[in-house]
Amino acid sequence: MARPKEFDKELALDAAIGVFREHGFEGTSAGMLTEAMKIGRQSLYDTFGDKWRLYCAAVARYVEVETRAHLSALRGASRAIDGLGDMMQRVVVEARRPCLGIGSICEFGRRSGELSAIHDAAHASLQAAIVRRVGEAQAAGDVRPDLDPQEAAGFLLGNVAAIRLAARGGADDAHLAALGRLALRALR
Amino acid sequence: MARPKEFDKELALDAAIGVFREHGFEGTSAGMLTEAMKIGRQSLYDTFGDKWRLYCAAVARYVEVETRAHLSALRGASRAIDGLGDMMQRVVVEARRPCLGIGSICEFGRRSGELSAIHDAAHASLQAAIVRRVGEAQAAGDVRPDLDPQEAAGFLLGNVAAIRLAARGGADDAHLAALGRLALRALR
DNA sequence: TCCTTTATTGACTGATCATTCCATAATTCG
DNA sequence: CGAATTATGGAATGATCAGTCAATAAAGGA
Repeated sequence: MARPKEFDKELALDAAIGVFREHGFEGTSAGMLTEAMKIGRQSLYDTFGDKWRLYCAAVARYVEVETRAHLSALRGASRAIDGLGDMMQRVVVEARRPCLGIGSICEFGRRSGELSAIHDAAHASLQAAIVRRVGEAQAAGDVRPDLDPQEAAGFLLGNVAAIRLAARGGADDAHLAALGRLALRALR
Repeated sequence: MARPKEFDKELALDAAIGVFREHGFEGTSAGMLTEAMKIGRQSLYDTFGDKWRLYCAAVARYVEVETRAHLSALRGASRAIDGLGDMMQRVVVEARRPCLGIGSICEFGRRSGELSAIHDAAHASLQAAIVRRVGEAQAAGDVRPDLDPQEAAGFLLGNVAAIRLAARGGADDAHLAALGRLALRALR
């Protein structure tokens, strides 16, 4: 009555991410997780420790993948301003699925050092990459020179969160697109 | 061993709001509520029904008060652009306390019709008021005339959320102030 | 003074929760 | 074939939870 074929740990983690994105930590039960991950309850505890450790692993992996995607969009275009635009555009297109980063920050604020460390590290590297790109765009004359790159980068990241939150609240695609467009236009 | 002096229902509700802001719905227990509200357990159920009804009442009241504060700042100044600035400035100053509106949207998305109705109504009235003010500011030459007032208003509201989320994530005051300043400057 | 109103707490119910122990079954490797 | 590995699910534990009932106590009004 059992299937002792090794399961894919990363695939299972991705499934857990899907549940946590939708229901948060407190709103997720062990049963919801094992069902989505398609593994037995004991395997979950053997492999990931407990619910909190699994949650932290899920947030860490989610944030890592998400950061990589941001960086990839950011660096994909040759012109810096296009990289910034592509990053915002990607967020708009994928905004329908809830963001685990935002969910985690909303649910726990700064209460957990472990979570905060994950967020802070990702935020720092992303912020630095955006700052660099803003500087390049300024040099190319595509972004107002009187803008502080640090502030501009923080502003863009803030608007990434704004787009995702609006989507979670039910905003339609046109509204999300407008948010992305205006955020980028604010740098001109 | 009891104190049968009628308790203030509104005061108790405000205390409940304080707990829900910090811990969300799932993260809040009946015990946390009665302790904060300083009423007995049975009084809570007699007066507010159950935890979900209390939560909805808390969100409704929070959103109502918050919307009134926005409108008041918006209308306080004679020049429209100053009203918009005051609104953003107030958000920056009060961003340290978590927002129950954002928390509720993050936690439940569009899953509850009851909650969604509360948010939608408040959002509509606030959006309309900002649209009006943006139009006035355009007429006064303080906001770029090529901006769609609907989109500009949505943009400002999005940045309100961005400021509050950044604060929840641990951003310092200077960062929050920069977010408010840049959002407003984007309309120029 | 007595009665009604209001609030409180203890005891309890039933559900759900995270987590562990253990026996079992399927697969792989020697 | 036989042994080690790996995943599984039933049973159980102890905790916590939301919510109800009933007895009780304090206050106000007649």
